[in-house]
Amino acid sequence: MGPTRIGIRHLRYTIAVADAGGFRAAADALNIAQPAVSKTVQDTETDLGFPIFLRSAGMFEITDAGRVFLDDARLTLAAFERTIRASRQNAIGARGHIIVGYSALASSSQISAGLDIFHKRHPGCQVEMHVMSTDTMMRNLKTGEIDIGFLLSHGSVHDLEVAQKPIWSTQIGVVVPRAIDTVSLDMLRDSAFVMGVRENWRSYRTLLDVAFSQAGLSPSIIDEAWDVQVIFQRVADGRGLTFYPISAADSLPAALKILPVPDWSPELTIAMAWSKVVDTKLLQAFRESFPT
Amino acid sequence: MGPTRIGIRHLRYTIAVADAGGFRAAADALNIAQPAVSKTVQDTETDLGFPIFLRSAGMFEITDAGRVFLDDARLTLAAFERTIRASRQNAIGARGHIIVGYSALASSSQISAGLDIFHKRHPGCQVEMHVMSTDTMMRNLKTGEIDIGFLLSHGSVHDLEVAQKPIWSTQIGVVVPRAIDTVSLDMLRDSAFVMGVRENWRSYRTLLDVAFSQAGLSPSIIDEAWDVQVIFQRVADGRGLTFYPISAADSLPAALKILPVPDWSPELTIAMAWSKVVDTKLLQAFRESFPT
DNA sequence: ATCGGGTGATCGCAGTTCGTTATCGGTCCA
DNA sequence: TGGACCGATAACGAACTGCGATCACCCGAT
Repeated sequence: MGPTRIGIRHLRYTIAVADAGGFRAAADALNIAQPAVSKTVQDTETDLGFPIFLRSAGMFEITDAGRVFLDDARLTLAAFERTIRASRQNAIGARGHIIVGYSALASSSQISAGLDIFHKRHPGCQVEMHVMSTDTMMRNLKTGEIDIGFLLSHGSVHDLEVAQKPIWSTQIGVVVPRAIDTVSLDMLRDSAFVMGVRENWRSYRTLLDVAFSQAGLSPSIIDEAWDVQVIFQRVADGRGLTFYPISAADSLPAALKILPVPDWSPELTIAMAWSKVVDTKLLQAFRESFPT
Repeated sequence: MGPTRIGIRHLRYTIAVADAGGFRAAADALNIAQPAVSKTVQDTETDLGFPIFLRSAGMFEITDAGRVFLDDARLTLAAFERTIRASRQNAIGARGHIIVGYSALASSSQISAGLDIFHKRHPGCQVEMHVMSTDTMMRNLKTGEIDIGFLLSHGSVHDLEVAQKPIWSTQIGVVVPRAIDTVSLDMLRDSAFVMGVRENWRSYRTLLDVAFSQAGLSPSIIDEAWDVQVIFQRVADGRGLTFYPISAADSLPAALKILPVPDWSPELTIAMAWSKVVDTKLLQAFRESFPT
């Protein structure tokens, strides 16, 4: 069995097919023509010696062997891209590179304090921060696309391959235009709300659903948005109010403030998450920079 | 900064240049012409945005940034090659793949017992075994080319990034043709010996040197060979005797036997070694299959 | 039954990449 | 001052990788 003619491109395309759930869809996602994808995946399968996808009649499937290969390939591709990216950002030779995902809900002074501690201990190390939803974070932790995640700790967010450690808890408050000085549970009943769409804010929305029903609330949601910036913009425009963890008050735009609601104080816990499968000394040091 | 045009080839060539200590030497090692190497490394440097090698006047050097990149690149390349290799060997979809390096001196029933335990616990996992010298093993552990090593534990074999755990100790004996029944310290003074070359058997030879001088021996070495098979062949041919750990008696060819030397019993310890930097659950499970 | 709309595979062709040989300019050492 | 070494460059052929056009197939809706 000679040396492989497989390259990074083969991994990338094959993964894209698996993710997109089809060759044509993968080609679209990759912005190339479909035959190129077909050809590359065929070459990969020939080289490996077994089919990765079953594409007879109707829907297509991933073989067992293919699934194993894809798991490895994802990790490899992530490692590769990180190698390039870390070096490009950092032509001066810093040691180490960590990619962190965090929920918009998790921005807070605790995070920057931990980053400060870590930077003092490892001055040369690059830390790359990316905002993403809790669900995306779990997926990316498993594929190695991110090393550490700060996410909303929630019963529905658990995975055997991912370890979690709670970092802090905070109360949820109401985000209102700066002019407003007080809120009450009764006010909330009559108010309109702007919220993140469930696709992107699943855990948070689920958590709020529970908190609402416990208080006997069923707030009317008049607007949903994908990004937190858009939500805040709508609130500033007077379209409605929204809920946000009080610990993230610093990241509010100047036109808004956050108020606790008397007699209603749902809690939210932010946890640090990391893969149990891939771990390094550097990541360990990073985690230890964040006290529980 | 657009998407990289760097591929696995770029990593491979760049690493080869660093390892070979020059472009021409790398080209030879890769079995391609030198300009191809020059071009590829240049492309890599352009893409990354900084020089990896300094090749002005006379000797060439690796830049600091280049060293960082190379460290990452080695790990990435190892991950890539493992992904391909593991899938190729195993078209039926076993889960997991471990690459083990072991010294020829370490072949013994302890190793196979541990492998048996591990295979029972992880039936689907491929374990790939490669013979290599202790020094090579240390290098390969750091680059991720092997996951676990069984090596000759020796004071000169230590590295901050590599953890070690002694697995067993054994006495060193003399390998002789099957016809011989007894040996003595005096016999050794007058005998000729066949040994492994120091390049490949550095730790073992160092250990023997000490044991010789303690017994007041200075055996005449009439022949040196690279591989243990060749050494044994020479012994079987009657060229001379050699020393070998008694625990590895099973791996002797039928024409030879191993005898302890009365009043001279140097010990040798085999340790399991692994990288502290890259670790996984599977490797942990593997290690735990080998009792101390 | 047959016609669109979907899948992925195949074919032939172009641009790019990759490797080759030949050659150049440089340093080092005899 | 040659000669042996190094790495960079140039020109060219082969291979790779992309493209559009097309094919064969399955499906569901006329």
